[in-house]
Amino acid sequence: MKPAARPTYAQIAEQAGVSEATVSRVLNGDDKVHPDRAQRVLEVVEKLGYRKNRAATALASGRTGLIAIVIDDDLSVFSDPFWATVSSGISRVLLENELQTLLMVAPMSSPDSAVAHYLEGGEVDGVIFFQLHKHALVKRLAKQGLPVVIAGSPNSNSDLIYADTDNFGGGAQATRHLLQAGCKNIATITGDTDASAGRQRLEGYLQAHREVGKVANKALTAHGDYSFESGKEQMSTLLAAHPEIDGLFAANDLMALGAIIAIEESGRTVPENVRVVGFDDSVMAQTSRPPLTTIRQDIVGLGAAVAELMIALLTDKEVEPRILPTELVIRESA
Amino acid sequence: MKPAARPTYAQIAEQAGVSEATVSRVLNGDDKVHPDRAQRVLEVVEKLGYRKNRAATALASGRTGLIAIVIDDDLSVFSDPFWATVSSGISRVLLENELQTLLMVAPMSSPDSAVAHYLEGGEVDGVIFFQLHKHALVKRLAKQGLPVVIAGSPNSNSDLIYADTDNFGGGAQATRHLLQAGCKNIATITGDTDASAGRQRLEGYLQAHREVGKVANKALTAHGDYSFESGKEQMSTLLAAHPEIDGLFAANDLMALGAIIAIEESGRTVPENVRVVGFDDSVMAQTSRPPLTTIRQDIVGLGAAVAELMIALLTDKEVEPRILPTELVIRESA
DNA sequence: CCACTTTCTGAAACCGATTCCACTAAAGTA
DNA sequence: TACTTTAGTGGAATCGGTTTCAGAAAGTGG
Repeated sequence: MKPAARPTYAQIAEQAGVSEATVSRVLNGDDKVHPDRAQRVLEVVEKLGYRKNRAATALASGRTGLIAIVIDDDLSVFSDPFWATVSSGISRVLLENELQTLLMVAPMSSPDSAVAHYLEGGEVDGVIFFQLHKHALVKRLAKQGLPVVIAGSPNSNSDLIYADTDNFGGGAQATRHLLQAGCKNIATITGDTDASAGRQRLEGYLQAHREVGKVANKALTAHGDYSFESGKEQMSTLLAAHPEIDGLFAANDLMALGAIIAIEESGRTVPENVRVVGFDDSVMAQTSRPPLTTIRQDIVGLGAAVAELMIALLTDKEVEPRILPTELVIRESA
Repeated sequence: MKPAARPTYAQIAEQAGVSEATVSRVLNGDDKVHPDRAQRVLEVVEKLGYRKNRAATALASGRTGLIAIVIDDDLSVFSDPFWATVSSGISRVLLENELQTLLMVAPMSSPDSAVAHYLEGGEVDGVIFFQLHKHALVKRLAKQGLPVVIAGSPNSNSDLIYADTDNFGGGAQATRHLLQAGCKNIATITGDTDASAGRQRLEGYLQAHREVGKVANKALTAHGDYSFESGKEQMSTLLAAHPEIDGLFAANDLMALGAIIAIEESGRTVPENVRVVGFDDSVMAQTSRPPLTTIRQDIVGLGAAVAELMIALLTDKEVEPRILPTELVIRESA
């Protein structure tokens, strides 16, 4: 009925016969409080169903219990479930650690946006960025001592903490599979090689060739932008110039699907004439025809890893970047 | 270099030669303050680049400036970009209104979960639920006077405020398109008809038949669960029992794609023998073969609408549920 | 010119925790 | 026994705004 005024330290202190200071000590686990009194306090807390007022805690301690996830508006939040899945993984782990997830979707064009002000205003205990490493803001925040974790890996060797899928390993895995299937002329369509994910997948492709004593033919590397269209276009160009192509590693599923269209339009079939491997294991990989052989990433796991890194940072633990393994999922396209 | 202690009311008050109370009045737009002094205060605020401390504001006013988005863990956050897109739309609009978005992804099985406690603890100014209307928690919160908005429409005619796509209209649009193309025996594969979206799409399908003086053959309605697999299975069953089928309205794209597989496996082709229309206009609709004719929803717009409803609730404005129009996107499958 | 509103203002209490600091009592040291 | 530590505690200040309330200043009416 009535909003049932929530209990405060005052009431707990009174009922337990101790001071508010002691209540605070007990509830924050910290200091040494006599076990008996601690016990008494905990009982009262339990009885009253007490829960701290977050705002008061934040004001007094300076810690807000909020972790921001910053997503650039331009990112493909709209078509690609990837980031959403990572976010849900993050949110779940943070929740288990009594931290709340603040979702900020905004254009990050200027380093002086409202979001930037907000983050610099000490309103959050930490910030998780998706992919945005080159951004000046990221470095500025990190330099200010605010815990920052990147989902995806940084371009340069900065000191930023990050978690990412093993893009290099995945690229190699995919390419090895094609090589083992007997492909002699394996092409690749890269994603944005300005970003590390794209570059690393390409590196993996090159590495797999090296492992078997070959050198990948540079002419068989085309650059896409992760879109369906770009996959289709690049593949059709590649095939025209190099009809001998018998395998393709595309840096994501969407481009792989586009490429398959191009391959079939050229009168060839998948996988008989050209074997195709994608990357991501998105829904489309399962629903396409033929179903796509691809590299699966543990996306929820990536989110969890990011959250764990953040928590470690907050508790001043030793922290090292984390790389998550990938898995080859064999379907019909290769 | 130094953390540059943020300015407080104390400093503003001093520099502007007024009291803190006056500063507060000016900054909250409320009371009547003499224009001259207000002007002075604003100048100082501007000069110092002052920004309110959120925790202090929350503690003193009881308003946190946080809106929670609660997503049930079970929901298909993982494969379907739908909810992510809605969230981003919400977040953007809230941000523009100086509200922050709290993302809570958690199993909502019990109405007494940690999340429930949190929401009832007065730590947020409002809650947005995705789809979860039947849940007791939703009603409890609403009854407690906490502003609640639903993304998606409620099952029963509760008083809950919501925004949703015009599922009924979309279903009718899709079916009309098939009828106009000359289909005589149009089947439909529904989604979860326990949820309103699924039911309404089915209603639309029936309505379109009525409009042209026909009655949809009940035997041509099959029930799926929005998954690719269910689309495939249901379609293959339908075709076996009713080879005369020449059109299909699937309640989402994924099932439509599954159905197409079944259709082709039965030796028929799309759209020559069976025309297929999906719902959602997801990425898959564009990349599938043949590209899928489908019903597009304005997902970002839905998010924005939800956010606007929340803001209206917070400002005690008149609020009515919002239904967003759909659009027929004609591709090759019908 | 005086009583009476209306408009503005600042002092101070308050929101609910955290934390510094002084202080007591018990324990350890010589 | 006298004296220094150490563990445990509570009082009170503090975080940075919001809001109540009493009263000063300015405006009205007669």
